Amino acid sequence: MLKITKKVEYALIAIRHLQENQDNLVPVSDISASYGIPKEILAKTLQKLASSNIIESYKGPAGGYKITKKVAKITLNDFFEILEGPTAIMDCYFQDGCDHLNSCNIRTPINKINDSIRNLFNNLTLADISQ
Amino acid sequence: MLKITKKVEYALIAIRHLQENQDNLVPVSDISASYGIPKEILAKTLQKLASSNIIESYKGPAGGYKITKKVAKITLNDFFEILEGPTAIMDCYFQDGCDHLNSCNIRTPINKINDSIRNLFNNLTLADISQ
DNA sequence: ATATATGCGATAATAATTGTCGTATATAAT
DNA sequence: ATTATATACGACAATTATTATCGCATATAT
Repeated sequence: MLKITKKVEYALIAIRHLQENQDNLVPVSDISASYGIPKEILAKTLQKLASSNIIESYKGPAGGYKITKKVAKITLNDFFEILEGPTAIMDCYFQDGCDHLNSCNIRTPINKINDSIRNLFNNLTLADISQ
Repeated sequence: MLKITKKVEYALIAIRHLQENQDNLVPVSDISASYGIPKEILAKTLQKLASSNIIESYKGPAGGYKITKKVAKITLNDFFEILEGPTAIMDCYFQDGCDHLNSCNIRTPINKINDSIRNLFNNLTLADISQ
């Protein structure tokens, strides 16, 4: 439990790679080959990051991805939520419709813990991944 | 991602219930009925907590579980690790044998983040669940 | 034109989680 | 002694989430 997904892992590796190659356009195939990441899944992940303007994409030969200037200011929480939706150790933090809600006796402490985790991720940026 | 499991959720609910009923022996069926938790899965979870001396078990009619005095001093991290093994957002924090290790470019920052999460859970105890 | 690259949806394969079943053992009460 | 109630424990089934693959479309540099 409490694991990050491969999708996020791959995305973090890619972000760091792009940060180290800011002067070049890097195609997906370069990154997937360098780190042994399945190409298609990485491609789709980077597409999502591009549509969120965290990276820029250029099509065609000699195309690829590059990071945007704002990338260093993106918090890990924002990054995670772009790829995986709301950060929550239990779904009831965001979602309603839990059958047990009326009898649930741990909602308040769970929410506090969740606040702490979100706070942790809100105080780290993608720049911290490159250190 | 970053979810706690139902097993842990059920265990936390049970611990809080037992804390609120410290004077009685509470059978599994009481807890499972009160919160709509499948009995067998809760039973096995409480057995694990009993074998770790976090709660005490008494067999036979009028038997059941009660918390031990040390329960308030058990950290959430210990609790999680009893039920789910090592707390780590990526397996490579504890395990070796990652194919990508030689080329991995995010190991250091991931480990720092993991330290932070473990630190968070090491500074909360089961007593904090009852507040 | 062609080769190379991203964009996107559908679906398959795998793994992890969650839940169920059966049986054994202990013990209080009758 | 017998019965009813409770924990102990292993094997297995069902469900869900994650991970990976496939096919086709679009853009563009050469």
